[in-house]
Amino acid sequence: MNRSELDAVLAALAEPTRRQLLDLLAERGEASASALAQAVPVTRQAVVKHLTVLDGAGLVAGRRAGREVLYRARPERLEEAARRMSALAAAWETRLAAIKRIAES
Amino acid sequence: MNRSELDAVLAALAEPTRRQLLDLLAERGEASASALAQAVPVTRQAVVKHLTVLDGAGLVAGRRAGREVLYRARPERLEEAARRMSALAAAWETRLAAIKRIAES
DNA sequence: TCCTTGTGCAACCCCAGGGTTGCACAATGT
DNA sequence: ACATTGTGCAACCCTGGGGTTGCACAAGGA
Repeated sequence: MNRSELDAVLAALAEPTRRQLLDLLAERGEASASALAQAVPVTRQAVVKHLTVLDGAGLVAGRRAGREVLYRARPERLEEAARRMSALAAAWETRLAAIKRIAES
Repeated sequence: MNRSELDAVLAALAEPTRRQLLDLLAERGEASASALAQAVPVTRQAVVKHLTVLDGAGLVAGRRAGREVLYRARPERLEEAARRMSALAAAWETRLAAIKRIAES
């Protein structure tokens, strides 16, 4: 996962509706856009757009099943993004600690 | 850190310019809005807005020093957000695993 | 005192993107 | 064959928010 992919993940997660969709998918395992639209206060088309964004970020994957497309959540990607953020935080911490040390000497 | 605070963190991090500002603060330890504006392709006012958002998310803190306001990054908050995301991913994983088990039986 | 420099505030521009409607097409049930 | 239901696509609306300019005020330095 490179920098621009992390960008995509963060941007995708910044939307409340999208996080709600992810929660729904985590609950149900799999669901179609139409099914999700019934559980969310927006139209199916809006849901499709969100799923497209989530797919672009790798947070969701879809597969055709007959005439419908079933989506599932991908926790691995979320976990990966979380690890990246944690690593970044750790890097900042050491850096800031070093700056503080120098300032005090 | 409650749900709406996590919302704020994610929304704040969704902006490339804001992440850049965080990186700069992590590098320098402390910096004023005007100083940051010289390292970034936007005006000081835009930087101030971003810093306000970051402050609202708890990712940054400012203190007055004479006539200028110095900001510093707060890695703890980032770390906290990362942990929350990781926990969420774990919850999804167990849930999806359970669904899969049921489906196969 | 005057000049410089950093803030704060307000009005404004502009567009990305979240949301909608409308319609055409595909797959399933009866 | 026909009605039903789920997708896909395109045009469109509209608000949020990133960015700007302009100006007034505060705090140091000469």
